Amino acid sequence: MTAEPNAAAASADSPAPADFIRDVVASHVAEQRYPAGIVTRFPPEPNGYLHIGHAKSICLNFGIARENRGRCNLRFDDTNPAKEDLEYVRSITADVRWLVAGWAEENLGLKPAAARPAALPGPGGEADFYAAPAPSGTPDAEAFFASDYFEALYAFAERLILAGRAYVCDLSAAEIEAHRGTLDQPGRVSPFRDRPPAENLDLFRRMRAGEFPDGARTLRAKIDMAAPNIWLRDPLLYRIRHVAHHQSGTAWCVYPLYDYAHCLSDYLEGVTHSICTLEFEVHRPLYDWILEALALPLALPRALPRQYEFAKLNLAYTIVSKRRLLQLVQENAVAGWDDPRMPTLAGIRRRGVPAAALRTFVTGLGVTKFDSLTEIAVYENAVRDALNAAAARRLAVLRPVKVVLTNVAGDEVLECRATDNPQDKNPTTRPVALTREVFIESDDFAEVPPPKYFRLKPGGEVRLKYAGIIKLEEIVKDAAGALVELRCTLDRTTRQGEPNSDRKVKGTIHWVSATRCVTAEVRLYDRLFTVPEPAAEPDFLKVLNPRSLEVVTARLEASLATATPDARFQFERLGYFTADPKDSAPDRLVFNRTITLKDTWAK
RNA sequence: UGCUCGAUGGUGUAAUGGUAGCACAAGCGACUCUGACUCGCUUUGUCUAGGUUCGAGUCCUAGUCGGGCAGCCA
Repeated sequence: MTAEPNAAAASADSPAPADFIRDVVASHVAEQRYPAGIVTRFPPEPNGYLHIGHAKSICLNFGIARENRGRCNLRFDDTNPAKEDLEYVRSITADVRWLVAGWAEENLGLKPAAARPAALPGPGGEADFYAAPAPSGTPDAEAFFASDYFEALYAFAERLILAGRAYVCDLSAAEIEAHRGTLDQPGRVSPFRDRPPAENLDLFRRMRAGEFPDGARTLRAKIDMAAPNIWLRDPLLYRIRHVAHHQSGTAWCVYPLYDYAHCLSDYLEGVTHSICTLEFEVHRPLYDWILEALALPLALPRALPRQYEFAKLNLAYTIVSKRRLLQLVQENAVAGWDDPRMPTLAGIRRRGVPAAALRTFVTGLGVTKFDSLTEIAVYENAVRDALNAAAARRLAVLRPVKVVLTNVAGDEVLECRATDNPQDKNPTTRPVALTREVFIESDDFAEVPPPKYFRLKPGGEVRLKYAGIIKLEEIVKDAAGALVELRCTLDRTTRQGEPNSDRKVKGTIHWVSATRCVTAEVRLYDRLFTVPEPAAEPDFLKVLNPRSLEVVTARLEASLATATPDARFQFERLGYFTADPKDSAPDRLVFNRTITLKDTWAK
């Protein structure tokens, strides 16, 4: 294959990958199959928060739009008001904008506020429709909604009835199930299957008018009750639901089902490539059937959308299922959808993971039809990699042990220069104060050290980073044998700028002045589950990690007192941390641990 | 027992009939004022059996194993 001529590979994210779907798009571009451009869509149902699995879909759909200078519509697939909620519309919108910001926001397809699809009369006077996107930069543009299309969808349904391709069925839910047959047994036709179109039309109009109770009748496609593909056995198109909708209010009491609404929503928006996950593979013939049965397009030459399926993300030690995530929230296993332990985009964001890290992670995975399980290490590597380059280094002690430098006076302040980020070409520095009393990490001291222990031990030396080398002279304990403090001497000739400053010692540890520091609550997060495949468990709530959250009171260098949630830090030798956007305040600092540093010694 | 999709190192993927490559993981080493980062080296792979071909991970046939599908959910 030759170079891609117009790929937007210039911008600084991960390079545009190749996969079987992008190959199809590329060939369509080459043959100019879609003169109006490439249009994809991301179609969440607002019945839960977006999670890391959705990130894969978002990056695929927006990535394809971006690489082809096309558009990816954000569309709420809101055809089941009973399960949906405005709060989810709000959170999903925010999450998509966050993931796409600075990367593909120009390809985000929105519609003008409150817009409905425009009616386009066909040659025979039939109504066709088109849902135009808002020009980029439209101030109050908003997401598309399938509920915007209820009127258009209804008009198409009447056409289907008139064409003898759909009928009103009076069978109950149980009867329909009984008539459907099984995987290896054909179904039986409904006694209402051959109702004349005029009667169907009358009944369907009365369904809409609210004359019948929930479940009394349905509109069904007339396809083939003996089809080996169950989704072709006269699938339901409309059901009666006397329930208010978060967008359309009480205007409707008949609501379209997914298979009917989705393909037509794609069509109305001019979507060219409708990309979904593997479980919809068997629905594709129905997707195509509906578009074909309506003989679309009626007005304006328009290429029909086509559906393509890929394998969704499965990540080890995590749950990627809105239903199960909702369960975690409802049963208070976590502190909400945006709990930093949750694999939701809101939780991941709050935990401190940059959007770019998520994007590199999911695009690096590739797109296939193979049902795989991705190791968590791949995700963690992407997070560390992004943070290593971006995060300012700071000194912080999570579990403090007091050290007294016996040869430093009580009122003495030795200023040290600490490097903000050694990864920078021209790293900046900041002052940190060394005083007589400091805290070190309890892990960095061992009275009885294991083999190859490089940290502080009886009679041993260690470097306090940026400050100088200290030697442990005395271990002070209380009457009960508990450690009170470590008494050390500072070798002043090893301070920065002093002649022995590059003297080698095996260990360098972090520290914080006991008198010039701030106290903070630090939340140490670990994986939420103890097994690689919690979803495969009979009860996934039984394999929750009891130690997924540990809260410590830490001491931080004074400069962290003004940290805001948009800043990412590396607490040296510990990991990456960020101020919690909900709970941290100047007078009560709260930090989240995004991820630890890799620790090859711990093994 | 129906239909449908899939199978490449430990994991995720690339190779579009022509040298099985990349990333992560793992192991060893170097460097180190972060046991991090970085760098070097190493281990490990085309599900099976036939066939087509000068040549097969790729094409064909059969098998094996795995996923998905029987909501008035999406």
